[in-house]
Amino acid sequence: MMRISTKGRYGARLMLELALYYGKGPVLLKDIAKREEMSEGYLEHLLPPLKAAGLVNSSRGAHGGYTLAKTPSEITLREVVQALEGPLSPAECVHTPNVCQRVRSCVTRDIWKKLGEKISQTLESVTLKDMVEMQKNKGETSLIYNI
Amino acid sequence: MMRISTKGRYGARLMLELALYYGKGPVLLKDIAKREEMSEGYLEHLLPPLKAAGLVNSSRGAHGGYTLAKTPSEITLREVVQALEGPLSPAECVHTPNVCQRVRSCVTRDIWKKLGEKISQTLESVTLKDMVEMQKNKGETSLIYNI
DNA sequence: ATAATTCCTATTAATATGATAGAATTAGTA
DNA sequence: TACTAATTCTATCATATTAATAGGAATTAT
Repeated sequence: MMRISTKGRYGARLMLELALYYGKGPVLLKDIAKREEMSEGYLEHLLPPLKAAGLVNSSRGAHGGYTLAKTPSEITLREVVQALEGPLSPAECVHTPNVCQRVRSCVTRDIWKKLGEKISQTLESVTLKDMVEMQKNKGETSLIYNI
Repeated sequence: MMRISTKGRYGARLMLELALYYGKGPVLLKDIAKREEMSEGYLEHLLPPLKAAGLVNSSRGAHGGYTLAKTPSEITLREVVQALEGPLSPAECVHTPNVCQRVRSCVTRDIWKKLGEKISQTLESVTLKDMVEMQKNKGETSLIYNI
């Protein structure tokens, strides 16, 4: 149904949390899970791909936890989503042409390809730093609303 | 995995076929299935939603078949995909806010919403007429290649 | 009547998604 | 050294979605 799965969605929130605590030492998965109301066990599965993509560092043992591997302004949402969801193209034939014989003559494939590029661009234009700022603005306006 | 399912993808090809034969009387599902190498039985399931969306007309019985309900230039790819896949937003919380309590404060939701709008715009900008023209250009260039 | 076609409903198979559990490993600290 | 807090690894399961198949009912032109 053209959805980003919970992998990508939870992953984005996980990375935002890490960005919010950037520079303050390792963050516990347990705490992120609690604050964001996500299953800790499920979040666990997201870390290996994020580490493999060079977005997250981890330290084990007591006082361990997770930290961003780069500054928030250096990490785009595209990297995060792609690390977790794989290629962003909306049809397999776009990134794996040999799944279909019709590739050369297929008009719809050309369109799916363009669409995938748009999606990529859109996600690429958002960094974790942007998201942190959005979060801070939200905090303020939601205070105003609450008066 | 952020894919358009076969519903939407097959549906796009089905509609392109109908556009290619626009004005030449009803087209048989059997023929479309054969030309496009798609399961006729599966295609059958795509017609009810396309009819409900006012994109396709059908006539039953001998010499029946399917025709576009509007001219190819009046039908956008967004209409087709949306009729088959439902809302194009990449997360459910975008179009059904009450699935999540965090909606008001959620930064990622704002981003998914923007992304969904981009996807919609991109698909909206392509009509069946455009696709027919793309197809014709393909035919020519592929002839050249084949010499 | 008959043949050709859409239409409808049920069922199944395959795949992807989401979640849980438990043991193994690592590192700090008393 | 022993203890504790944390990540890491692997296996498993439940559920939902997607894709496909099948059979028959209804409709229409000839």
